[in-house]
Amino acid sequence: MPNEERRRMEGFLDAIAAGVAALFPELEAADVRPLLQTPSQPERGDVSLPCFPLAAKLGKKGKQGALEVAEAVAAASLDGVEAEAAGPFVNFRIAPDRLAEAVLREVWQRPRYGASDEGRGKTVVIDFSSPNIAKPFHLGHLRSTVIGWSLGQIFRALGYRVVGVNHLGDWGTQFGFMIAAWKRWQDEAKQRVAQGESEIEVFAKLYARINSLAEEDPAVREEAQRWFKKLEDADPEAQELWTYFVERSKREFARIYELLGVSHESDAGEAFYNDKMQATVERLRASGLLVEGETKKETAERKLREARERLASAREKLAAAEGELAREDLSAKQRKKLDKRIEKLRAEVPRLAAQVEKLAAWVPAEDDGERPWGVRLDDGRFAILLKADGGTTYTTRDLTAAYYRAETYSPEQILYVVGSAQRDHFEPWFEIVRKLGEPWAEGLRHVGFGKYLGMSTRKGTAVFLDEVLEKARQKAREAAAQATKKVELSPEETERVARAIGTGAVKFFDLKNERIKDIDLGRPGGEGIDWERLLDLKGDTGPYLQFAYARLAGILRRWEGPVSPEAADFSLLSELESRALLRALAEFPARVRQAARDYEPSVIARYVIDLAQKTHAFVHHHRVIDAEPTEEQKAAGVRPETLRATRVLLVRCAQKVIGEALDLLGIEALEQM
RNA sequence: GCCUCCUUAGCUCAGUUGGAUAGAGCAGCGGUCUUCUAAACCGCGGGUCGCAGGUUCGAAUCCUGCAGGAGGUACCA
Repeated sequence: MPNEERRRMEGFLDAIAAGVAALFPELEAADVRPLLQTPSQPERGDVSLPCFPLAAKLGKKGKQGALEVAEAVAAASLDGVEAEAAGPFVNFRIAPDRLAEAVLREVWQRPRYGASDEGRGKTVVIDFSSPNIAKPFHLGHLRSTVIGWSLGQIFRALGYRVVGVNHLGDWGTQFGFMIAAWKRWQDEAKQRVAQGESEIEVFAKLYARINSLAEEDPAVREEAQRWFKKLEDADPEAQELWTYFVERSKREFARIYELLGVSHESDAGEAFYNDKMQATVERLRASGLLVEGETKKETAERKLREARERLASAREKLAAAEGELAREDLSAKQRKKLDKRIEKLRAEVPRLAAQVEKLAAWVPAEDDGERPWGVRLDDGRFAILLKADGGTTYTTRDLTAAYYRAETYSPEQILYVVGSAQRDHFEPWFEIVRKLGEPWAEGLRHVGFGKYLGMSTRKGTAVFLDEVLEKARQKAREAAAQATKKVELSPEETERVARAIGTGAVKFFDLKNERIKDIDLGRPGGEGIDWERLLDLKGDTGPYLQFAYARLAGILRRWEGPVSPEAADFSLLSELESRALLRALAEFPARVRQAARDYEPSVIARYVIDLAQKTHAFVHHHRVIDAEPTEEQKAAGVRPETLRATRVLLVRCAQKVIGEALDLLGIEALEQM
């Protein structure tokens, strides 16, 4: 039975569930199985079962019922499992050698312990990284890249076919600006490149420069728009420059992906869909969903009206609050609260007033009568798909890309690993796909993530990836020089390892927390970036994990005997540290599934930290290749070779799982460091 | 104004989807390297789980309200 081989650890849980269910005719194993959990305190045992829900199913009420059920369950006899009632809970303890054997045999036998075939025959498309051409790769892009890659690895492990797509930002008005900038300053730009500055940096500076120029001079903006129009009309010069920007940017991205160990199956960017947009528009038209929206003037007037209403309401509230404050019968607490409220409103009113003024200035004098086309959403919002000038929008392009991906890859899911700020961009067109009745609409997922705080392009505190990786490598080099070393590495190896550690530190920092959370790199009270936090090498970090792996590798290098379950005596793994490590190992497959279900690499990240902690604790407390049996063990006839072979097996299994988990995170495991 | 998300130790964060005495790392203090890598290990201190109600045998977890913070809010991607 291959299934039995595959799920030995889970076999215990199934057996416990079956054993418990067998005590009550009303229950089936499936009623019990989901209730089994890991006890909060390890001393309580390996598996625990709260009896309240069971009691409820059996028609017994309250705590008394739960106590009765717990008593009854504890009396059940299960092979290799001890049961003990603890109030309304039952704790199960698996015989130490059974637990060790089940876990280690499974880890040992399976090519990849965390892998499964539940995704066989299914495809997941993951849109990730997706940087913009002619803009440097900064920390913001790193998140999408690292999270997306990790999700891909996780789905691959579960047997899915994964199609990673780099939806490059290689189309749009930005190219009009780039071309305009190039036409102006190409001599200077070429010179800088000749002097060794990276092309993408030069591009980025040109882009920033032309943009600030356009802020002041509307003519520049029009010039850029003309260039983009030329590009759309296949003007040879515009096309040549576009190709140049795209090619050079791609070359730069390739270098970065190489550095990060990341790749895509497809790099069909925005421009790829240029000739496919019309079909989307036709499809929408045919569906009858496409309706006319407001003219620019109507929109501007509506926004102005809304802003005025907000201003009026804020003023009213302010007046009311001030009136309230004049009353005599207020407690100090109420007064303080009101003061705070008034303070806020006083700040709010001028802000709103300024907004009203700004909006008023934006209202066009004439209504051109041109209307965009779009879809009215369920909540009343309007998603524009065709601009008043006939152009398409980002939404149209994403819709087109989604159809292409659905038709080309027949995916079960399409994931968009894009910042949370764009949520309101994805949800509307997901809804449109549903309205169109496409069966694959349910597989569309926006996998959002928080942003890095404490840096901004405007303030010039934006951080480029190269800079971060270089700093990280430097830090790793310094740490290596200081650390207590017991391995000799050549200068080349030292350098390679320093890079892997630096990259590992940066990636892990990005992956370790829930993806939705923002990452604040600002210093507590001041300006600038807190590098120490990002580049830390101690504690919950990538290097900590890499070190755990390397430490085990070091032990295994020195072992000359066999590594196999046949050489082991599983009853020798009963120490606290061994059992903790075994239990951690047993969790891995479930964690991988959880990570996929929630699209959360952080589940793996936190798991492997826990595993590494238990690994470090084990090797710190117990010798492996020169282990000696205790007096007690000697008396029982335990030979040193057996003890050593047993621990070597445990070490090998721990190393394997740490390695697999690191692979799922996209972090390189190191044999030596 | 409306919508979405966040709030747990001094700091950064977990918390097995409603279970038992809420856990890690950093920072602080004190111990461990003649023994397989001390980038490690062991110990100590540190909590009104933002506030107030509600549901439940049981709430950090679910519901409602409030406060604070982040983001979005019609033709930029």
